[in-house]
Amino acid sequence: MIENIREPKQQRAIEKKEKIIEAGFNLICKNGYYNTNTAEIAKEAGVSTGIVYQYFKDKYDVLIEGLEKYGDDIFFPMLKNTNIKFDKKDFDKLLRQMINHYINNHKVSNIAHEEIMSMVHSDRRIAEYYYKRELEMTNSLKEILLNNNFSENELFEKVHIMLGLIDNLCHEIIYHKHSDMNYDIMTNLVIDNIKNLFKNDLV
Amino acid sequence: MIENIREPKQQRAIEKKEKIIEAGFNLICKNGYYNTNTAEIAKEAGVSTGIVYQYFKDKYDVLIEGLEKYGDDIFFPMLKNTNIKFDKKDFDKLLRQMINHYINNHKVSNIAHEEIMSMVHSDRRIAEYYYKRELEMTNSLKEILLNNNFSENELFEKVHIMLGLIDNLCHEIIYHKHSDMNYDIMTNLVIDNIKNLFKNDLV
Amino acid sequence: MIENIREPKQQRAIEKKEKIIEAGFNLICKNGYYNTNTAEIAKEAGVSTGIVYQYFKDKYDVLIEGLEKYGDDIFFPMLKNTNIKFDKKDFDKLLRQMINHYINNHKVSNIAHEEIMSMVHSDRRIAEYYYKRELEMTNSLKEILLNNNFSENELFEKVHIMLGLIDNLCHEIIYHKHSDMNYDIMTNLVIDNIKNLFKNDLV
Amino acid sequence: MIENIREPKQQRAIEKKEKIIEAGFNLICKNGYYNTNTAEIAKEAGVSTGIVYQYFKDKYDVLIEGLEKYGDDIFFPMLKNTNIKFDKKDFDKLLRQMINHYINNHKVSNIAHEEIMSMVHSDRRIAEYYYKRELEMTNSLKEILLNNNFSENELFEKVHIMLGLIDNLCHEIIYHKHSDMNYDIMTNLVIDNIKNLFKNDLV
DNA sequence: TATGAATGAGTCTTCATTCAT
DNA sequence: AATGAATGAAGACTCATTCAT
Repeated sequence: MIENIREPKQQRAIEKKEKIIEAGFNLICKNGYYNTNTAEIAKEAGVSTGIVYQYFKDKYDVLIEGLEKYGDDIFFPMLKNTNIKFDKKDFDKLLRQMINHYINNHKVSNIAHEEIMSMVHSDRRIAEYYYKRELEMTNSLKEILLNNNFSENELFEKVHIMLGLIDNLCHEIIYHKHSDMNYDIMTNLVIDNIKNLFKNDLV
Repeated sequence: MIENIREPKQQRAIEKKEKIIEAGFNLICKNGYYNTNTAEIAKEAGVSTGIVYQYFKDKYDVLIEGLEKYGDDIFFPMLKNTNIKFDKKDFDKLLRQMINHYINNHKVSNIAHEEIMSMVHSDRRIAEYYYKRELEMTNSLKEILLNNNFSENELFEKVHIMLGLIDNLCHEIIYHKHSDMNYDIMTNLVIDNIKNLFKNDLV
Repeated sequence: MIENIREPKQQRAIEKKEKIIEAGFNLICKNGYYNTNTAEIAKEAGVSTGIVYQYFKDKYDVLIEGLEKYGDDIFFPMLKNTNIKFDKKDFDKLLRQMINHYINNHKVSNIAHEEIMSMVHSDRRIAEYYYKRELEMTNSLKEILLNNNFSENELFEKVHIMLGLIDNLCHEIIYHKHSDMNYDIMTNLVIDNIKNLFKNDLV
Repeated sequence: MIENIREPKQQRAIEKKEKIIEAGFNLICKNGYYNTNTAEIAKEAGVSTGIVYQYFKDKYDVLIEGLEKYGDDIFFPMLKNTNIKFDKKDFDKLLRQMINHYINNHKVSNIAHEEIMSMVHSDRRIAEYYYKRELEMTNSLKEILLNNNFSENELFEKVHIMLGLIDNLCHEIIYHKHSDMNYDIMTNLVIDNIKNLFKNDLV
């Protein structure tokens, strides 16, 4: 068997590959991996079905590349631009920034998260990707906090809880699941709670 | 056309149906809905493929009935036995009970949660089931707290955050994702955080 | 293999067998052989599926026995009571009697005829039955006409055409295919035509 | 969901589609719709099973398209080329032409007629097709006769009887059911009979 | 006799992947 | 590089028939 997956060199070809990734990942996130077929992906990307197999080993590969390209936006939107110093009395503000960043960067439809998460369990490569990134983010946050004189004590656990709280809040806001939920109140409660987590650091 | 979904009357038949639900739901939760075929379900249940279609309309129906039977254990294990009065100074204890209950009742494999969650988005019936139960639990918890003189103020939001914290914690404990996580510390932090949420009620 | 098709002796058993034949043949004629399953037949007959296979070798056998029991009513309703002498000037009347007899004896739904006819080609036993009966009727009619001094000359052909004309007419009347067809006119035309066929015999 | 019924553009593809229709319709007519499976159709057409479903929605669609393509030859072979003027003394000749045309155009096996007719009852689309065409032919014949100064009086009924006579005759000739039938005699009798129907018009 | 639960071969249909052009 | 026609393995589901009770 010849390895005939081409890495496109020309600009037009590169764009074509991008198109396939984008179309494929969007469709998969919207409708699920098994409810998306390659014909649809090709059509949505404006290419022929055959070409998909010149840029990708198989359908699964489209998903993986999509995940690598867009995954951060779905799972770890607060990962970016966190290399910051902040005044402890602005911790509040930082949290609000992270939350807004998370919400604003949710590019892909609301199925994406669980759709991919469900694959984390059945699929080694996706699991690897996911846990690697999750750890990256946890560490990245730990780093920031350490750099700002937070105590290392129980920090891993605290960061994990903090991320869970933010994740939960943002999902609630993004997906509008409960009509009688007041998001301002919830946001304030979450921020207060995170501050409680780090009450020893914030004096 | 004959209505050929039989509701089994005899004991042996009932057991057979249970077997199919159990086998089917387990396989689906372990490997995913689309990676489980009816032949496997039948084999695992120790029956022929045909019989599956005498007790269930289709493969999807096996999932739904499995969800109805085992769903609470996966999603809402703390829902049961919550009709309790407690002393406010025992709130702590109550929370620990809920957490233990959650963890102990996780009967099905660890893929179940996300696998099903991924379907919540693409599938109306599963979504209905999920949101109905989620709301039930939130209300059930609100009720308990109100009965124990907690304030109605921002209660919906607080309960939601609280459930998110517990959910997150339990998943962490159940699935052992992070080897260097100290679960006792994390549990304590979560409980402290929940108490912070209700600090006005607990005086 | 033991030949275990039972010929029922007891009255209740005989009635049960009749019920199955009737139910089966009705359903098959109404919906077609392949759109009728044994479960439906059993249900319609008010028996269990298992019992069908004690009285019949297979589903096909139900059809055959139904055909033998009811086939004449569908295909050759004028076959009965034709052992008559008639005055040639009453030929007209005889024809009208045959036509009425045909129409009145059409017990089974209007799919029966073609449904069975379509099987005549693919199925030896049904074909045998059909052609045997058709010949019987043709000969029976020939006999009657010969007994009433019709000439043997071209008689076979004439009888065949005559039967075709009656068949066509009766189908038209029974199935109401064409709303703007005047059946009295058509009947008169057909009778006139048959008389034309035998104009030499009727002087 | 992608609309995946392709209307083939390329010559080769068109031929392939024709092949499938032909193979499918032949097999269905020979063995019956329910005794013909898609694998057989594909094999007979020299293609894979998959391709069938790129050109046809389902197995039934193959039948419908076959019917539309070959149906006229089976049911209404005299429909073609009837736009003629004739001398009343050549009515005889016209009838013989129609009969010959009918017989010569019977392309498909002798099961076709009843096989399809049996579906007319259970299937709306096929029934629609059949009755539409039957009416077309009746009207077409009426038109011809009116154009040749036949009286409108009882014309619909007469044409119907006439077509029945021809249909009956041709079936007899085509399918050789009765070995001792003299077809020349029968043909002459039928023609004489039709002329009797229109005796007032032919003076 | 009678029941109806159980079997499993058979069928339609889909779709990831390959291939001729 | 690109197309889209073609492949064929795999899966959901049906149903005639058998079997345990």
